[in-house]
Amino acid sequence: MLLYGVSLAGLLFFMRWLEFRLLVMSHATEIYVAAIAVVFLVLGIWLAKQLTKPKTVLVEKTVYVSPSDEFTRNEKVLEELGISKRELEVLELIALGLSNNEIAARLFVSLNTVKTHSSKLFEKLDVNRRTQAVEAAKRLGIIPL
Amino acid sequence: MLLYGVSLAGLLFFMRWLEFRLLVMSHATEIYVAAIAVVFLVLGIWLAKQLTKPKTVLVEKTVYVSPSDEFTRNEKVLEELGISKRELEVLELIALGLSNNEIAARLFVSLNTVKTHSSKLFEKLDVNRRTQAVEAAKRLGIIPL
DNA sequence: TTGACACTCATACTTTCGGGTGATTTTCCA
DNA sequence: TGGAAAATCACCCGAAAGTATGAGTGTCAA
Repeated sequence: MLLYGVSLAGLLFFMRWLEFRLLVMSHATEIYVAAIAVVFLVLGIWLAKQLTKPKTVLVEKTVYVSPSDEFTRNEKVLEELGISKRELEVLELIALGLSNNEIAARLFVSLNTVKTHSSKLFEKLDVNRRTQAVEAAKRLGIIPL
Repeated sequence: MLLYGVSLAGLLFFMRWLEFRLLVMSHATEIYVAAIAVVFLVLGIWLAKQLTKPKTVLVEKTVYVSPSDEFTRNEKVLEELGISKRELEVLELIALGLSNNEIAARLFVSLNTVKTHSSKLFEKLDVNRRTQAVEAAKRLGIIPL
């Protein structure tokens, strides 16, 4: 069975080859020219690849990394000083230059609450004024520079 | 003379052309094949040039803008906003978290003078509070981040 | 020399900030 | 489930900050 299949395949292949020979005989010139063309085409491509320097385009991209981009809050300091989430929020808004009233409006709390938070904040940061608080917080890595 | 030269050159060219015709006649096949070869060689080179993608190498040049870098004041903005020397001094001290009284003491002027300077400063920076002034100034490159 | 501008200072007033104290509610963890 | 911590709010008071207005001085350039 296997032998039969193989022999059949071989026969078929042989017949194809004969057919091919005939084709070559009758169109000898065309085949020849085509072969020449293909060979030199490939040669041309190869030559080009060999001779031309590798086309490397150096794109220099200047990336400015500002400290604010890669700011990671210093949680340790926050914990050490015992600064709560809400106090931190107030601190951030203070750093943005908002007044206590504006902060109160933004956080949906009363002015007195904001004052309480900021007071405790100043105490923990060991400062007396909001501007100093911002300074200290930036220095300690609590808020972005 | 000129005419003589031109005609001589023409004659020479004509003889050359005749010679070339003869060559073509006698070696027609070789010439044809060579032409094919040359054409496809060139085509191959051209193809290779067209098809090879430029190898782009992206070189990222990272520039860290750290606070330690020396600060260059944006004089242009200063001039545009019409901020005077004294006002700038006050602004810097405000940014340090000093109170108006402390600023007055440091600059050897009265509290009222400091208030006047800061008021004009706020007006020029289009802000209402010292904290906002610091924010704006840092953003505009008037004082170091 | 005159006008523009920066710097200085003052008075009066309003608003905001900060400290102090106390209280209630909410959240969360042991 | 009780209590500590956080968050909320209130009232008072003085200090600081900011606004408005006016004015005196010095400098510098047109």
